[in-house]
Amino acid sequence: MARADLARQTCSIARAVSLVGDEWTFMILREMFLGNRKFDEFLRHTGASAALLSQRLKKLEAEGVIRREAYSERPIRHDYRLTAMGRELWPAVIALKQWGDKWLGDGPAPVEIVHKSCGHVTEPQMTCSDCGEPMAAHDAEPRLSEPFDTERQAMRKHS
Amino acid sequence: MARADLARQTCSIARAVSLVGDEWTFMILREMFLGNRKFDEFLRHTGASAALLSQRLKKLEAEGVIRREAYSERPIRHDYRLTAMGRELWPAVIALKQWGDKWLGDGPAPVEIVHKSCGHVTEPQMTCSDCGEPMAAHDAEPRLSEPFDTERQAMRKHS
DNA sequence: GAGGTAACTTCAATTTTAGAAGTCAGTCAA
DNA sequence: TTGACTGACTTCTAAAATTGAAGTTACCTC
Repeated sequence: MARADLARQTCSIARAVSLVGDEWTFMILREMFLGNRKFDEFLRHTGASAALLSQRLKKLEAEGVIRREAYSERPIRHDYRLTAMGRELWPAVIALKQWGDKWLGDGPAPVEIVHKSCGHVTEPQMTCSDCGEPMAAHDAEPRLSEPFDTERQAMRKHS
Repeated sequence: MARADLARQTCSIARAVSLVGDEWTFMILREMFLGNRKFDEFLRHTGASAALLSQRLKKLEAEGVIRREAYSERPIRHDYRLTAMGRELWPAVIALKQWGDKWLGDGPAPVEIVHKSCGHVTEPQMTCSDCGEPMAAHDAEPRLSEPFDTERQAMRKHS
């Protein structure tokens, strides 16, 4: 199966991943959440090549994750901003940051997050929307919907 | 900059992404969080080729995200399990699932999460570790540590 | 009018991936 | 006791994606 086919799967993780699940896209999102918007800022800070950056930005724009906007006429100049859809990737990016800080870091975290409304440095965590308790993998039981489960059962090597 | 160089950056997102930030790795993690452990299960359910799967599993094992274990002697058979490090990727995977369900889904979510300790179906959410309120991108202000900020300033196109 | 900047595009060389096929040790069924 | 099967891979080659450098366009400043 080609990478591109992930977008056609029922699974929402597969679809999400086919849009934003690659190295450079995460780097771009990181920059955007740090407040950067310009092509050259991405170029400098992510280390991606211009060709790659251009391609990824086009894809993200086409999918509605970011928006390309003129921030100056004469000379005409464009930058990129997150749409509502894009902004909601924040939890995914933060989750990776936390994980990286904990398991791959070799010193203090290079970036801290301040929760604006309460004013404190925070370590965002996943909590249950029902009881409010922090959640981890062992607290979670996935339940496949019947049609999805059937679809998965049907997947065979020689389909 | 080559993709592999991401692992050498100071940024913990870059490091995390260089380990797990690709399409197939997320698909493998999805399967593991669904409880699957065997090579052939991954093969069938993710749609990745055997060669790619083999390579990714080796990498994840080398980095300590998963562990390869014999579940049968005679015939000798191995499976793959998440380590503590791997299990803690759950928030990242769940964040992508939620995002996919919301923005890319075209029906009810194919997988629901039940919070074992409270027994309810839950939509895990990111909350502030200090005040406990749900957080989103606009509530967060990133603060770069001084050395990291300096390092970033120094990044130039023709370095 | 020389040089600079922002945002790209183009291109050849290299690297990675896909898909099919093959391997190998051991098991099971007749 | 042979032949089919299973699980967990590896090998191979064509096709696709990426890198790094250089070039482009439109404007602006000195």
